[in-house]
Amino acid sequence: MPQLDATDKALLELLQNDSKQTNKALSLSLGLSVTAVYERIRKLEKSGVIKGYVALLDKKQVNRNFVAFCHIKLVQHSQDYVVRFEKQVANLEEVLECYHISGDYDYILKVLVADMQEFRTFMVNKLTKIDHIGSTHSMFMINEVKHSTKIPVP
Amino acid sequence: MPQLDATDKALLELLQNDSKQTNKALSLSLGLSVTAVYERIRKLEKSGVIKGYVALLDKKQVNRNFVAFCHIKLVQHSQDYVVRFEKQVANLEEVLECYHISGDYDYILKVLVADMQEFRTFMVNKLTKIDHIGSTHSMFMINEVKHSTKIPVP
DNA sequence: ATCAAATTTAGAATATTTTTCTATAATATT
DNA sequence: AATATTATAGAAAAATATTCTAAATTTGAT
Repeated sequence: MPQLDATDKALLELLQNDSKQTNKALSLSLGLSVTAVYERIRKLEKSGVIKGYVALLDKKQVNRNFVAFCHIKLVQHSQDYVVRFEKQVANLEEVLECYHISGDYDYILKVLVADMQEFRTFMVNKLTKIDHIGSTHSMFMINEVKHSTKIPVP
Repeated sequence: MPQLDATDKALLELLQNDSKQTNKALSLSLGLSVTAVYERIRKLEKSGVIKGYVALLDKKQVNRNFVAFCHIKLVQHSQDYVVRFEKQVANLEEVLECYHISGDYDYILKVLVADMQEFRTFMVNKLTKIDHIGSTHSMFMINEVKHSTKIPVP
């Protein structure tokens, strides 16, 4: 694990806000030369601190504005069952996030589709076709208050 | 709302996977000229389909690997209370996502901190300091099965 | 504290990429 | 079918990323 100094942290914050800034712009923000910025970024990429760069889309504009949170309980919790379940869930493109969690349910999923009809189709044809699911409980997004990909760097 | 053809959709998928690809690389993938790719991207940016470009970090490497999901119920639901609550929550950097949802609770939050100690500090000093919170219920991530920012384009 | 090694930085040179420009081709409109 | 609009390609120009060299700074050991 690499040691991040204050400049690295500032740089990570800038790149998490906008990764399309030029190194010159970054160098001005940070008070460094272009090469210094370039080398720092390279290091952060190589060490895996920066996982990658992506474009973020507007859900509404691509007609995927229906968000559901599905809680799932498995019928059994043997290694095999868990591994198989997780693989199958990860393969569903509608499932953007899946976490194994503590509490009454085993998993929480964030599912993205166009509307309730599509969600129904997803449940019937995809999710509940997965083996070893005991029970599910879904909640639906009424409004998105905040959605950020920006991890605060300590 | 702009009409997206198959090429736009393919382009959006490519850019959601890796926004650092050059236009030449994209043009090869799509079988177009560099200029055609350039103009399409410009259009997608201007119309707001592409909201922006960001660097994605590795939670573990920046010591923010503790994820909590907090369900929150408000004591009242008047316009004023809701607006104030949402503003205050959105200002907390530990809260990466916040959704108003259907069901037993009003909101679900995704909170990112270093560890349980920090989570406790967050709850005591920040979250529960927010007005009008009735009750909360937290679940903790045991394992991240999937976490993608990629919206499937229909 | 002092020295040597390693790392970081800056500025210039080079390579690559983005952006603009012009002309042509495809698509839509009447 | 004729015209206007939009999309595309290729070349030229501008901007940017990357490499290189050398100087400066930091680090670690003595």
